[in-house]
Amino acid sequence: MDDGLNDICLRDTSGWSFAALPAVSARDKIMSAASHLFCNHGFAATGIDTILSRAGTAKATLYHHFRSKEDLISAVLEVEGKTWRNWFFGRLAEVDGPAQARLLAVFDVLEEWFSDPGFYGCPFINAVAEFDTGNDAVRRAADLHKEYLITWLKAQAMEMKIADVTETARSLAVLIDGAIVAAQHSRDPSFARTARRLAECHLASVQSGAEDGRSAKRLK
Amino acid sequence: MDDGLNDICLRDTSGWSFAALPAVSARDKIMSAASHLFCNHGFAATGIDTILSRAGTAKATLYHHFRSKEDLISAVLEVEGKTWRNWFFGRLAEVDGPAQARLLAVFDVLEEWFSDPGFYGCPFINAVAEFDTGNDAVRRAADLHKEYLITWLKAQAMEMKIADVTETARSLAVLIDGAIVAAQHSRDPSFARTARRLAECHLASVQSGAEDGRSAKRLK
DNA sequence: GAAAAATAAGACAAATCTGTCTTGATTTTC
DNA sequence: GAAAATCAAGACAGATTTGTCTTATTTTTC
Repeated sequence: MDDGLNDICLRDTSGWSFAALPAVSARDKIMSAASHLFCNHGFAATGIDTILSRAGTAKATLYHHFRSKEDLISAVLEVEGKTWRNWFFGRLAEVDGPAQARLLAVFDVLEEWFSDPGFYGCPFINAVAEFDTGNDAVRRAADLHKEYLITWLKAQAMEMKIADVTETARSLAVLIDGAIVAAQHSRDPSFARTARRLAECHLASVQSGAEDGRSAKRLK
Repeated sequence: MDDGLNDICLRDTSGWSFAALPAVSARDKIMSAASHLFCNHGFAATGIDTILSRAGTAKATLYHHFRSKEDLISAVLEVEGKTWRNWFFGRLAEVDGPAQARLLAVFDVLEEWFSDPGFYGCPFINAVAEFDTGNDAVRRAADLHKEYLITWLKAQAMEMKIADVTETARSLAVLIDGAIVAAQHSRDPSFARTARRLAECHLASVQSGAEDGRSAKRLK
């Protein structure tokens, strides 16, 4: 599943002085600049020349590494997704305790994400919103990203011995998407906590159902 | 609040023959074409010439009615929002019964919306995703739209005598946003029902809490 | 019917877009 | 050290972008 040795660090490089950093390839500079600009100002609105200017590289270099702008967009989405998932699932792996604690911690980690001053929403939600019917590669990338998430959610739900793991995974996915969009629009990270309470409510309900009324109010 | 006499019908006009329809102004044709193209193919990706070609109008006419493309985008968002809210709240007004039934019916109406073959997500979510920091007018339009929704949700919650109406409105807003995004990505309208079950769970929990444990399981 | 507004058609400008190509310098690799 | 890959700088092409302007026709209004 994790196929990456050549991950790229996509942190913001506004300050921009690569003098000290050793051996940052032109390709990496292009990817970093493209990520920042695409995610902050939109894919169609960001021109190749703007990316080159920010990256400080030549145009021929960009077209040496990427066949087209579409190709660059796909590459950026792939790396953005991989970087984000590494961070997200990594943070969740630190949570010890039962699967339920890990599932609820999802929303605490989301709140961390929302609280980043440079938070710009989910690149995949934004990309699908922008291209919709227009770009299949983008949709496929978004589907894949969501599938990784759903798979993880289902695994936790199974560990909790929830009867309908699909229903729980779908519910949590709705809560995650809703929290992301609400936080992006309002710039209020606390929507993660709102979503968390809804998740607690759902998990309590499906657990009490499965355990046949034995201990109806575990969470509260 | 409802200031509109000059609402425009924004239904899809793919077939396109205005011969029979009486007195459709050029402005309306432009608005209709722009709505369809902006919402389906993105705002930046849709050019003025494409809109004119679809509308069958002259360029001078467009710039006679709208100062710029940004101005046209704002006008489209305003009308899209107004049309949608008229439809949405109109459908909900048909629901008789207590406020709780109306709140849950939100998700049935959403499922209707998602089931439209031409469903392209929420124009405001899509627009903010595309422009993010780049366009204040778009953000303000999205904020206003969401405010209308929140106000309605709070009114229903108050009628239910829920203690913390803000918390309930925020929760339902997260569920609505999440359902929209999940349905848009998966093209599966049944995410509305997933969100509905989460809403039922939330309402049951805040109601049983308010009524001091008297009847804990009203909904189920 | 006359004045005023709305519209069509399209030329035009100035900027911007993606992508190609050339030339020469630098870096890496073996 | 030589061969190969990578990169910078930028000219260039061809298409497209938004927006202005002109001229003439149609529609509305009074």
